[in-house]
Amino acid sequence: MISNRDDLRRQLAAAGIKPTFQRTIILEAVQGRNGHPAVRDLHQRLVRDAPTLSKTTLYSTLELFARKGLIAALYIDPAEVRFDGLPGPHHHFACTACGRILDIDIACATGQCGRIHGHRIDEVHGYFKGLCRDCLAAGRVPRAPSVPRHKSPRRKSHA
Amino acid sequence: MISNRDDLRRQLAAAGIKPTFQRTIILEAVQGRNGHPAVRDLHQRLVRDAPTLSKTTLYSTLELFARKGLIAALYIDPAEVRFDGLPGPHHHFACTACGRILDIDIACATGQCGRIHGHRIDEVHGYFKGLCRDCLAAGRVPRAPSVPRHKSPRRKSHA
DNA sequence: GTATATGCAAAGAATTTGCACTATG
DNA sequence: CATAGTGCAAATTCTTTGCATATAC
Repeated sequence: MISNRDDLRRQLAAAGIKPTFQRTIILEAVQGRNGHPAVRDLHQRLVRDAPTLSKTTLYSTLELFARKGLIAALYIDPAEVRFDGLPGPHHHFACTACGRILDIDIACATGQCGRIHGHRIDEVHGYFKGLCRDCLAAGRVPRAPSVPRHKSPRRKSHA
Repeated sequence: MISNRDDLRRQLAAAGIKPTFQRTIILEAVQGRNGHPAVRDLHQRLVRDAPTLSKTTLYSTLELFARKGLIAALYIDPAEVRFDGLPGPHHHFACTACGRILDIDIACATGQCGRIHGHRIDEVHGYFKGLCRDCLAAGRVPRAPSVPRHKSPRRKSHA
């Protein structure tokens, strides 16, 4: 909580982004170590501070942040995009019992090299699935059997 | 093409799945090395053999196959689930220019261990993003800037 | 004042669900 | 006939798009 709003506004300005009130609190929410929120989560959390905040603004702002490298979008949960305040390259762990997505402070060495089989590597994405420490201890079991599903998109999307 | 329909039916039976005509041709299509098809691709391709084949059947069948371990679902493309005939654990490469998803015959050593930070690892997922060899040679550039998007889902989905 | 940001409402699309029909033994 | 598989149609909901309004420099 030391990093106040002014700090965030500075971050935005440094990225060439006009630091509006909405953008400031959105960045704050994604960077705050509150897991890896989806748009739905962010909206629920932020309407308290900004009652008129729309999902449209959330979508466009988060896309902007991702494009500028301030945050990263995670496609681990097939049901919705999750966002990551990313300090640097790292992996993730998705618990099939509690549904949380945790940061894993390792980066696969394999991906470090800039080229594999002749392909130029720009991004490395890695995540694990299983039961987190807490759920193991509590004896919880996976909810949905590890059978993936997706959601419904649009036309663009190619990333 | 050597592995005929009887072979596929045997695979299905071995997995405890009743080998209907639809299931047979669906498995054939996913295993056939035609990239990593989405439901849309499979439907377009298979209606030629089975004009009444519905997307509903595709969805339920693919989920069944994934649950039984015959195939794997890939969530790399935020716009739609892709399916993989999977021979074993491997990574993937998504080209941001041509949109193809290629198999990468490596498996991150980090993920092999059954436990990380106390979490039990059941699945390891890794993929790279960049420009594939062909697109590099052809001088093609990324389509959408590496800004992710998703699609629209349902309520379940937790895997 | 002009460009940019925000937001409401409506559209778009992958995926799911309900139910009726068909096939199999 | 009873069980399981298939498919049409309707529903669901994330994400996008089109303006209209509000804000910022």
